Amino acid sequence: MMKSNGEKLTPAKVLAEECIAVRLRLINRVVTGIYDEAFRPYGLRVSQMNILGVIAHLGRATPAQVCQILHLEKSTFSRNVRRMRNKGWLERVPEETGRAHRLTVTKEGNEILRKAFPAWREAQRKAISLMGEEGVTVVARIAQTLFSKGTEDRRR
Amino acid sequence: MMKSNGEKLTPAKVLAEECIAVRLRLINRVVTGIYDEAFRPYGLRVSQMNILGVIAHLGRATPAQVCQILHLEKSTFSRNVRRMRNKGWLERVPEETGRAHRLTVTKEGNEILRKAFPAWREAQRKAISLMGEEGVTVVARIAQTLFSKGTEDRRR
DNA sequence: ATGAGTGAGTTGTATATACAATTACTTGTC
DNA sequence: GACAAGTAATTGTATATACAACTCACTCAT
Repeated sequence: MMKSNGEKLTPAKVLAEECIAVRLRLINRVVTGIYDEAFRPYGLRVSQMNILGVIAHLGRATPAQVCQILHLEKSTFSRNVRRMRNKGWLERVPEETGRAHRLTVTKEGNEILRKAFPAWREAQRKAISLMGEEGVTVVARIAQTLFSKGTEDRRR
Repeated sequence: MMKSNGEKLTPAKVLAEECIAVRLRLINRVVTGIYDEAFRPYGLRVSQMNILGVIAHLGRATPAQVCQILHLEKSTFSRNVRRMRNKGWLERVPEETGRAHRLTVTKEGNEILRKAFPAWREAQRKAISLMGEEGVTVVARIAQTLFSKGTEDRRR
C-alpha cells in the first residue's frame, strides 16, 4: 500500500494506479456488456431498458424528469427515445401547449420488459457475482445521493 | 427495505428499484463528466487519458495488452488510438513481422499528461467526495479482480 | 403589440463503444 | 509451393453519449 520504495512517481504511474475514472469506466464496460449480452435476443439494450423502466415507473413522464433522474443530456435522451419510438415501445402524449409532450410505455414496451425479465435476472446474478454484495450496496448508495441531487438541486 | 406492502411488483418496478446497471451507468456518466470537464482546457478526454496512462505505464505496449487490461474491444481501441496519433500523443513502433506493432507515448503525450495532472487531481477530489472513501475502495477492489481476470483468463 | 427572454426540443458535430465482416500476414501442412 | 488455419488490424454499421447551436412556442414587461 505505502509506496516508500525507490520507484519514481511519474504522472503516468500515479494516474494508472490511482485514477478512479479508469476503474469505474472499466467496470461500467464489463457490466454493460453483461446486460447487453443478456438482452441481445430481444433487440433491447441496457440503456433502453433503463429508460423504459423509469418511464414505466413514472407513468407519464416528461423528458426533463427522466433526464434529471438518470443524469442524461436532453439531446442524448431525445435520440434514444426516437429509436424506442421507432420500435414501438414508447409513445408521445402531446401537452395542450407548445412543443412539450409526455412519454408513456406502450403495450409492446411493457411486453418487451416482461419478456426480457428473466434475462435481466440472470444478468443481475452475474453482476452481483462480479461486484459482490458490498459493491452492489455501495453503488446503490452513491446512486441514491445522485437521484436526490437531481431533484433538490434544480440549477445546472 | 422489506416490501411487504400491497404494491404490485411489476417488472418495471423491480427493474427501476433493483437494477445494478442503471445505477452503475448513472454514476459512470456523472464521474466521466467530472473528468471530461476538468480536462476540457487541454483537449483531452478521460478515455484518452486512461489509454495514455496505461501505455506510458507499460512503456512499449501491444494493442492486445492494453485491450486486455482495460477490457476494450480491439476496434474501439484502434479508433481511439487513431485520434491520439493524430494529436501526436502516441506513436507506432512496427514489429519486425506482419502488421503487428507496439505503441509508445510521445514526448507530447507525456507533456499533456503532465500538464493535465493538476486538473486530474481536482477531478479525483470531486470523485472521492461523490463516492466516498468506501466507494473508491470498493471500485478499486472490483477493478482489481477484472485486471486479474484479464491476464489469467485468456479465452474471451 | 412587440420584442426580449425563457424553456423544450431537435440538429450538427465529435467521441466512445461494440459486434460483424474483411483485409493483411504468418504459419503450418501436404 | 499452394492452400488452410490462425492472428492482428481495420472497416462497416449501429448505438450511446455530450456540447453547441438552432428552432419553436410561450410569457412578460414596456
